[in-house]
Amino acid sequence: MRTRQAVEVLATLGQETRLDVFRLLIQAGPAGLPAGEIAARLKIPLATLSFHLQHLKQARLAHSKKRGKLVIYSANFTTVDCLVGYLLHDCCGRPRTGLEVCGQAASESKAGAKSVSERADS
Amino acid sequence: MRTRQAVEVLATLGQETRLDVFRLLIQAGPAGLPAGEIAARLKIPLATLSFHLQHLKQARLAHSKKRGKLVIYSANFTTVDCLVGYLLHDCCGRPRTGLEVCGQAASESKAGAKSVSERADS
DNA sequence: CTTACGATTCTACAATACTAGAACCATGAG
DNA sequence: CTCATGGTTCTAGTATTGTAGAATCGTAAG
Repeated sequence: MRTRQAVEVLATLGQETRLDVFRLLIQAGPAGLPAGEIAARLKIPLATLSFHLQHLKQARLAHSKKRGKLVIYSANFTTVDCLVGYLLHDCCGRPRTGLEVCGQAASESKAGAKSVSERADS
Repeated sequence: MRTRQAVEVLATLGQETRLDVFRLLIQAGPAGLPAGEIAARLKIPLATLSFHLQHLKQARLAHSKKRGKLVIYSANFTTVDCLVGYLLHDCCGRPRTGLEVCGQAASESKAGAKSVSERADS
């Protein structure tokens, strides 16, 4: 994960309503939740929720699929793993353990490895 | 770390200038850097930098000490560890590994343990 | 004491983000 | 086709945040 994307993900989660939504989606697991259900549980207007859901999608923290007339949202855990990887290694120089689960799923999968930290810029 | 604090830390790092400052402080290590030096390296006005440094301090991501007429800032790595812990465990339900380095240093050290995840709220 | 310099605070402006009602668009049921 | 329902987009108002010049404060040297 590059710094630019990390900023986006951090800013997205650095907002109370959005973090609430995200946590709810995490709790819901892979099955996800329809938008209306999220709005009901968190007691926020659908319009407001929709605004935040687009944000979460943009940051690849959530994705949606349609089922009938419902739009089911689910959390993208991989992006959090990538963010954690960025925070520990690229940003802060901690050695990688090899247990990281990031990689392709939430990156643009351009050039492959790029082993250790030192400039994970722009 | 509680959700409230996590939001603050996430929002603080979710701003390009501030993340740049923080990364520079991390690179500088425990010795830290005087404010003027940071401003010079990042090419931002001192007033703007000061604004962001107060933010970083408020979120416990940095702290300052005076040496003569200089104010030396250094990064607080522990807070990042706590944030990572929150993201993985409290927020997202991953099992704790026992390798976490969070704990007292960057928390208000109120009541002690509170072992596993499940509601790390407000 | 006076001056120089590093840093913070004051202030104001610009930009961005959050909220939510209202209008609108899809989909499935009748 | 028409209607009801779930969701998004439009729109606008409010609040918050980021930027940076100018004024100010604090420390150390002359």
